[in-house]
Amino acid sequence: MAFGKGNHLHLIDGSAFIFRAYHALPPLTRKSDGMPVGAVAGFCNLLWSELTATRKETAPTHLAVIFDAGSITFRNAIYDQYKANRPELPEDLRPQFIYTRKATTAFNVACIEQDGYEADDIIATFARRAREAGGTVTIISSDKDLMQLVGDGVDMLDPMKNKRLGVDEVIEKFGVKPNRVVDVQALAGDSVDNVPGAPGIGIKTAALLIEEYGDLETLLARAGEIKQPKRREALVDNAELIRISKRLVQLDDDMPLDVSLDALEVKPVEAEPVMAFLHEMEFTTLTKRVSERLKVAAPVAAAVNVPEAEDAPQAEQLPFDVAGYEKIDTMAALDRWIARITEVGHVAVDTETTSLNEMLAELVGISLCVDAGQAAYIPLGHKQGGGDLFGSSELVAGQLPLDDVLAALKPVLEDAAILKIGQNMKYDWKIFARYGVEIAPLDDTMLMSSAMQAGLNGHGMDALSEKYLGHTCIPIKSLLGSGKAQITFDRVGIDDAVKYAAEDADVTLRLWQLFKPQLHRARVTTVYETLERPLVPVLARMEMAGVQVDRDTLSRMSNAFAQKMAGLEAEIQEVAGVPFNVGSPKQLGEILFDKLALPGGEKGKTGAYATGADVLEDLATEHKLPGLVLDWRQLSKLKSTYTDALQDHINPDTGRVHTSYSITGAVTGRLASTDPNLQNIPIRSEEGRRIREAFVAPKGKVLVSLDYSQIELRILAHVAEIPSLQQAFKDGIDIHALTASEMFNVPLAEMTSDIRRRAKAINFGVIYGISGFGLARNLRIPRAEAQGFIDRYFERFPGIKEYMSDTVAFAQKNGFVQTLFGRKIHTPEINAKGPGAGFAKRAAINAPIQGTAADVIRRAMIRMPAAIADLPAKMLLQVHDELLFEVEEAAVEALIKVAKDVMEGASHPAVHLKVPLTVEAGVGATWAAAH
DNA sequence: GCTCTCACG
DNA sequence: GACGTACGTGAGAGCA
Repeated sequence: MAFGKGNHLHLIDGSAFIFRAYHALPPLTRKSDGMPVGAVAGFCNLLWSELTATRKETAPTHLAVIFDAGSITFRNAIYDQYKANRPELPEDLRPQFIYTRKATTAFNVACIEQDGYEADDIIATFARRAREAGGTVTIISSDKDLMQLVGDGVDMLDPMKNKRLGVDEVIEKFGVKPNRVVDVQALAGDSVDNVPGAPGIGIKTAALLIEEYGDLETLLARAGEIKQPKRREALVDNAELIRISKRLVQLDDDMPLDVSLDALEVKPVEAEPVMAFLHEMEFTTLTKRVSERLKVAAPVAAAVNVPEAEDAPQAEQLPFDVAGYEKIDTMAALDRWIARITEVGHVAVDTETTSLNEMLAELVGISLCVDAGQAAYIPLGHKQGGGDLFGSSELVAGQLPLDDVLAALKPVLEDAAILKIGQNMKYDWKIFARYGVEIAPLDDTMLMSSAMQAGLNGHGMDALSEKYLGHTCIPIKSLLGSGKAQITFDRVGIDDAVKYAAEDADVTLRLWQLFKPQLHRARVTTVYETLERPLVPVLARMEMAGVQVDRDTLSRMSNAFAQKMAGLEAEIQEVAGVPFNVGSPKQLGEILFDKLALPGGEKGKTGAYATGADVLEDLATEHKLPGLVLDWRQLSKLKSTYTDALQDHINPDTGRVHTSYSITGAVTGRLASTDPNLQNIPIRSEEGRRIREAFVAPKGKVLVSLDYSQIELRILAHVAEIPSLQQAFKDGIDIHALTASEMFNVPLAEMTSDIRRRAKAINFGVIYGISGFGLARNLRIPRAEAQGFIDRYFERFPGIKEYMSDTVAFAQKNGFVQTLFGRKIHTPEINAKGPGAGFAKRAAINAPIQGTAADVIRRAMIRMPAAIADLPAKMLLQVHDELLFEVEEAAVEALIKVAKDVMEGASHPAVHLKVPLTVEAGVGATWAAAH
């Protein structure tokens, strides 16, 4: 029988059900594998109570659950900022969406969604059709956006309050009848959905205006008549925006929808599928309830297999066997592999090259793995030699031509439908990029491990293989040897190379299979997907860009340092009375404390005297020698580490210095820079700072440095909830002076630099997990005095102490701490006895602050390439709270504006800090000048 | 390969 | 009551 008069249609707003269920319930997980199921459970309960509700007068004859298919709809084409403010989905919610669909089907209810349209549009369309056919409609939702549909046979039902919403309730809410609701919404806008509306006009005013003028178009046409100047301007100036807003809130009740009303007829719940689903979800209570109602036996709960440790389960292992490894030396074999990769949709990839330096390395071979235990190696650049000192430049016969293989693999490596899996993918990404291939999309087992296990273990492949697969990888040294006799991979015999390289791909694939489901369980999917993985191409491009370093400047400095050092050395020998190696702390200690018998010599664990800068500074008042050594040391450091070593890092092809950033180098989430380290180029001393003059921009370009001001202290003010510090940051007040003023009761106007310096030391101390001893040493004051400062600080800012003890307690309970963005840093030593616990406590206090700052700049970096794509500018370096750009002179201002916005807004929309983040800009021909 | 020292945030 | 402490890194030089 066709839908018509006497029929009653119930439309359930599925997405609203899900969110409601998610927020109403604790984060339940499925016992057997830890999959989050809280929202699914709540959804099923809501759905079940709808199905069994006893509202006789409105019992449905037809029923459907309507879902949102995705986040992009036709409204995004009308207004690209639509719903742009939406916070990111909780990571344990997204994977549950699919199960809410399955649940709906299992309960034998029609499950409807359509790409490009919101659930609300589908509801509007069904409602209109049902009315036209002569039936009535109840929308199960309390969403105000659906209220425009109410009236004339359509009503709403708030499922939580079990309250009917009719025309009267809509008028109560919007001040107008349902048919004018969209006009009011268009004027008032909606901050949640980011519908602009008219500024300064809310629902009340909007309703008043619509009441007076009848409808929106009339109102806009006669806006000039409005007496209140502000309202008049708001409407006149924003007429177009208001019209756009109306198109955003107006539901489409005539969208293409090829499901007939008849298909929605209520069907009895069938026991078998629903019991199977509930059993699969392991919902014991609901299973029981449903089985009782349907008068069927509940399935017996199978013994669930709970893994031992949430974070480190052991996978069932297939043995490693070289018999499963294949050499690819024909195009036919390669084509077979490509077919298999395309069929499965993912592949583990690894490259073998001649060097660890990606900018110099040449491709020697590629390994692939699709199914655990079966991997292949494509030798491409193996050469004769080994025994021969020089080897031969001739390729070993039987290898496929590099160009042919790359041409065949490029479509696979760049195919959006094929996931490329690697261990430390940034390396392989750069290698392939140099051969014209840009890998995407990708997964990286090293980054997965880091997201889950930061602070617990390393993330190198050999360590991961041992830990998770119980398999010891073939050591690379067994192929290359070590020391002087070390060879490069292109000199390794192909048979050995196959075993080694194929194993790498095999291990990587197995790790990926193991890690993928664990990410969810450890609640770090969002961290991995938004803070780790997207960094790979961003950093790869920065590293490949490099920074121009002027060799002559460095070389001149080296010479000057060498001369000065020679002079100092002679003077030191003379003062010491004996010749000795100034660079040897051991010899220096013996001279200072034995020969010259200076006071305070302390021997460390190894029995050597400590001769660090702090010790020598204290001794400088006693004798001439320590001061001279300090001067010599400074020059020696500058020369060896910077002016000499940097020259060796200038790439002969590009003339630039290409560092390598380690994404997993620091447990807190900071990057680390190696080969060379460009994150510790001198700046604090005047002499050292000049080294930055060697970092230059090419002709016609300049360097722009953008750095976050006091980012860690701002984050501290936010997380520890210190209102006075938050306000100070909002007002742009000197934060150290303010701290000093609060602590020592000195008015800001009378602040001295010494008092401010002490407050600054305390502020930093807090970030590091302050101790009386540490502060005393830093400020060179008695320990009791330092402790007094700290006590007073905690008195003035009680939130800080609370933050510190809460953080330590959290770490002790959970074994990790978290950043505001959810990054986990494990603290395995936190419950240890002895001094280790002290270290762990301070690290636990520091990690959320340092880590959150690291997350913020990561987010900025990830968004930066798209933001500056139209500018002649490149992001070159990151130094923890600073980004360095190279930009054409004409575009400096444009770059600063865009990049500054990205950096200052980097926490949004995931986190809304209670303090502003501010970024300071510097421009110059050299890095020194850009500061 | 380990230790010390020192450069940075 | 002593222990030993500011947090996070990487690199060069000396020394065994």
